[in-house]
Amino acid sequence: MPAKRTQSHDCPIRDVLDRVGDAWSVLVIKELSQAPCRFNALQRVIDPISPRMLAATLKHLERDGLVTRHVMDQSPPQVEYRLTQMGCSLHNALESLSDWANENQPHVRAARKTYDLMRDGAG
Amino acid sequence: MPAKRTQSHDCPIRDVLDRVGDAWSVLVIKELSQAPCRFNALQRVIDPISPRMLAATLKHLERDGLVTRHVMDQSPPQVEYRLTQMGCSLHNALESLSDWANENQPHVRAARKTYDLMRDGAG
DNA sequence: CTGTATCCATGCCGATACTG
DNA sequence: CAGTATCGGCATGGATACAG
Repeated sequence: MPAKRTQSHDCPIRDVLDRVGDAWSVLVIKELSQAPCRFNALQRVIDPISPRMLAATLKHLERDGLVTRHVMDQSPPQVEYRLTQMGCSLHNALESLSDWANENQPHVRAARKTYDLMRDGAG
Repeated sequence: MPAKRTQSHDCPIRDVLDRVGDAWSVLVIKELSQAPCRFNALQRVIDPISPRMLAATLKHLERDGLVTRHVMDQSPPQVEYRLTQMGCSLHNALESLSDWANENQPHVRAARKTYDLMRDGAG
């Protein structure tokens, strides 16, 4: 269950990607980086995520020490998730990727357009 | 074929991850960042990658303008793949992730161990 | 509210064989 | 050498119902 994926290839980047390369992890991290958040709130914000996947993602992140789970016993029950310091640092590291994306998205789009036209037009 | 995945959530990081979050892309990028390389050579280095996946990955990266494909006509035919400038810049951006991984891998491992013990021991 | 258990469709990807 | 076409197993993950 811990996720298997590529292993081998002692590439550290791949190691991170095995952790946050899935569809939802970074969205959760991004959200929690702004403020602690409860389960339902997360589900609403991230939107089309199913409870199953949100629970799995949070568990995964918690296991890796990136988020912590705080149960405030009261009724109705509330559970708050927070980014750990390490989670914060990961979020920071992801920022540079974010920056890259913001800078290069137009170029990538343009490249795709060209590529698709070539492929479409000239077989 | 362009890859669908998460879309929505105008998160730029997710956009990059849709591009390089798969198992092989970063390995190819990493390899090409050191030197241009031919198809077969790539396959040998990255090892357990099938021709199918390598071709798909390269095509994907080429489409996004991250690598270029150079055919040197001679026999036997040779095709060389190179990282574009944009590909290089992406590789640089990935470095910070790599750094993060190197710094935090021990902590992550420790966190996992603890988590698994808790879960195993105390149900 | 905070999850978990079950079922099932989808699609990814490895293996393989084949083409130019 | 540099790929493409086809097939099939298997994991991923959505929908849903339900439990504490």
